[in-house]
Amino acid sequence: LDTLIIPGGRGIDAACGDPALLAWSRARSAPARRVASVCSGAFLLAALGLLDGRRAVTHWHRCAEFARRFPAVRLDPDPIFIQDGHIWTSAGITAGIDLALAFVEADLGAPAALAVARQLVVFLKRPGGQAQFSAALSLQQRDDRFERLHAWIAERPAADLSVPALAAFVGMSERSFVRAYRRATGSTPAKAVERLRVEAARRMLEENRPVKQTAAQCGFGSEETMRRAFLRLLGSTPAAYRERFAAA
DNA sequence: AGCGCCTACCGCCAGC
DNA sequence: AGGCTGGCGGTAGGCG
Repeated sequence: LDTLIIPGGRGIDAACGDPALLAWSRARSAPARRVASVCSGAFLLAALGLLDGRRAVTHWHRCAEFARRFPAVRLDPDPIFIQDGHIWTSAGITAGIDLALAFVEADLGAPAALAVARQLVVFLKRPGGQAQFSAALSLQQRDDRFERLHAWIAERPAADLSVPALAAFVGMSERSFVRAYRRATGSTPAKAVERLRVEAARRMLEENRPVKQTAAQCGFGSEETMRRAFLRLLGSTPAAYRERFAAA
């Protein structure tokens, strides 16, 4: 077995109390080159004792409970994912994508990971994320000049994120900003803003929030505008995306 | 279902 | 010269 991945979700608590499943997981994890969890899947790894003394992360919603139940684990609630030796843990569901990209990078190299990230229309290094998994991304952005800008955008997707506004934020003229941004990221400002807005909207829809509210809070002028952006980037409508990925 | 208008993008060029 | 900057305007494409 190469990589054992424990997913999280509703059944995780039952799984942690299932002796047969625990035994199976323990047996499978022993020879694995890599053991990983997504979201609350970290609870099962912790129940097996695999995380004792290691740094780990889980879904923010259950961090407090996790810390109480597993004091031997060095829980860090902040990062998108953490690697400690051959054990990897990741935060909420979409962090699993970041985790998978990290596997691709570890096995096949940064260029391959970047290519996959582009194909999936996600940032290889998620803006605002922790610095520790930056290895991959020295490629996506040769300089960290626009990192603060990305964090700023991600935090307020509903704000005025026009090119003049972005240029003002970084203190450059529009023309120079567009040119520098393109050189540094390979994307254009408006396209990047759209991607970040779609990413924010995806997270909200995964939490089962209404489409209308999501559109408004993520900076889309109307539901129709968000719908078009989703079709462009994801090939799916917001309602369909929510239907497929929202928690029950 | 279609379209007018606005914005983003980028080539061009003049200045530093 | 050679590079970088930033204003201007044409075009394409997306928003409403």
